Amino acid sequence: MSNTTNDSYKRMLSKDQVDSPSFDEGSSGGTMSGGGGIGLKKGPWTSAEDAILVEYVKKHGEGNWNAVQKHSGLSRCGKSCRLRWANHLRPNLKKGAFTAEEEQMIIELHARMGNKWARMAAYLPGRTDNEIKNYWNTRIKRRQRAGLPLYPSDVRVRVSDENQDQIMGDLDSGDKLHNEVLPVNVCGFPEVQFEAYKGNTGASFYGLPFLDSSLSNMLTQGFGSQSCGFINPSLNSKRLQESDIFYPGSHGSMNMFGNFSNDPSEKITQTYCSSYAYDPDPISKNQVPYGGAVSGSHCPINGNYSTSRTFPGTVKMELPSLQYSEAQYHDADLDSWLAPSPLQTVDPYIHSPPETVSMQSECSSPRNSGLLEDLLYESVKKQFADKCSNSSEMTPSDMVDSSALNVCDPGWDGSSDPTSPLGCSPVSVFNESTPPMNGGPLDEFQSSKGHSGNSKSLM
DNA sequence: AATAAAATCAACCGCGCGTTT
DNA sequence: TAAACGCGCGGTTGATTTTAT
Repeated sequence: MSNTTNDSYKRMLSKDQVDSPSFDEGSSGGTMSGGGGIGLKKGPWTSAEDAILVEYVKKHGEGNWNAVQKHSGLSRCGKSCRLRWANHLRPNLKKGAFTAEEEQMIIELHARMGNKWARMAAYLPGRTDNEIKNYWNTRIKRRQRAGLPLYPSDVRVRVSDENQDQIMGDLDSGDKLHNEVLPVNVCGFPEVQFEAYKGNTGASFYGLPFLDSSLSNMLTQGFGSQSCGFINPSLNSKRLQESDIFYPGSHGSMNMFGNFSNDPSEKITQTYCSSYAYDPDPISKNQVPYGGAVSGSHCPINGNYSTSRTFPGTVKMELPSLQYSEAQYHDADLDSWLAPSPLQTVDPYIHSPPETVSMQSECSSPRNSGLLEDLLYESVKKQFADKCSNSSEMTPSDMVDSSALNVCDPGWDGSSDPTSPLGCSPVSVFNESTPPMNGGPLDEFQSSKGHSGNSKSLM
């Protein structure tokens, strides 16, 4: 681990702590808070503080952060301690630039989740939500400034394709689509090319089975939820202890991807299976009945599992930019497309230089948000038209070619673009089987899912 | 070399949710 | 049942570093 907490630690030390200002003096930018806690220090942490916190966590474990101040004498509020630990001090943190794979993963995740940084972080071992958030925000700024859209075309294609089944399912089942989330204007997502991947260390990353047989389930859930717009208020925010996420195997209850073992999964299973309205892919559904129907199945992260469908409730329209509210995607769904992470097998410390990601675009989005909503809208229209005309099955590339995406993005041709990361259709790329990978925590996750018909299965 | 602008990063804040009392 | 508490998340801010002029 060349790029772990130690690095951040060093950086910290070099940055603000070489002279180790006394934290009780609030020097070096630190101030004593007047509000929440009397005499609580704010601002940058010192190495001394870090040491205290680390020591405390070693002794007492994570959690109970408000007790840190009492027991360790640290003049920091619990919140601050938790944050410091989570973002900088906990073991196995990976620091440094995001790898190309991670960047792509973030984009994919963001396309599906929106600004769910913590959840995204769960898919990027060693990365923190804050890191991802910062990365994304910078990226957004950069792209905004350049007048570019946020998502690479391949992501658009995948998500669009994934959306089809669910959307039509909702239509078929009489669900009223969420008009309010379906924008009237449609604009495409000009292509972003990730040239770094061309010469990448293998195609493992692209083996992500975004479109594998169970993927449709994922989107089914996601957009089914979106269509309903309901959130299960009781299960909405079950949060996963970070230790559970990042220290797979150390807990019996959950591994990195939320291996629920007991009641939660049962509850979730019932919730999901009973509320399942439409499944374009019953086979995979059987294989992965959403969130733990399979014994020991893994729910990514936090038991946010059954945020939707079951309980009518408030419509959460919180995402400023994206597609899925919390209720609109499903961690279990993400299981469907999240293959064993290449991050587990590719040296995570070979970082790509920032310039390796080259973003190109010919068309800018009129707005910075709702891009996939646009996509969804167009998908709905298209699919609906197809259904009405009884047309034969579309390929994703067909869909894209004929979709309004291309109206706004005439130059896009992901399926034939020779400069495409893999020299073939992004869809096909993501459709391909995941190379067998062994050894990472995700393997356990993967294998336990028991996707019998899925080439990514490691069984 | 100096300055400004942009990018990056760390940390804080407010809010919401779940649990405990 | 309601209030208090603890925790985590996402948004935002401010400091620092890097890059461009």
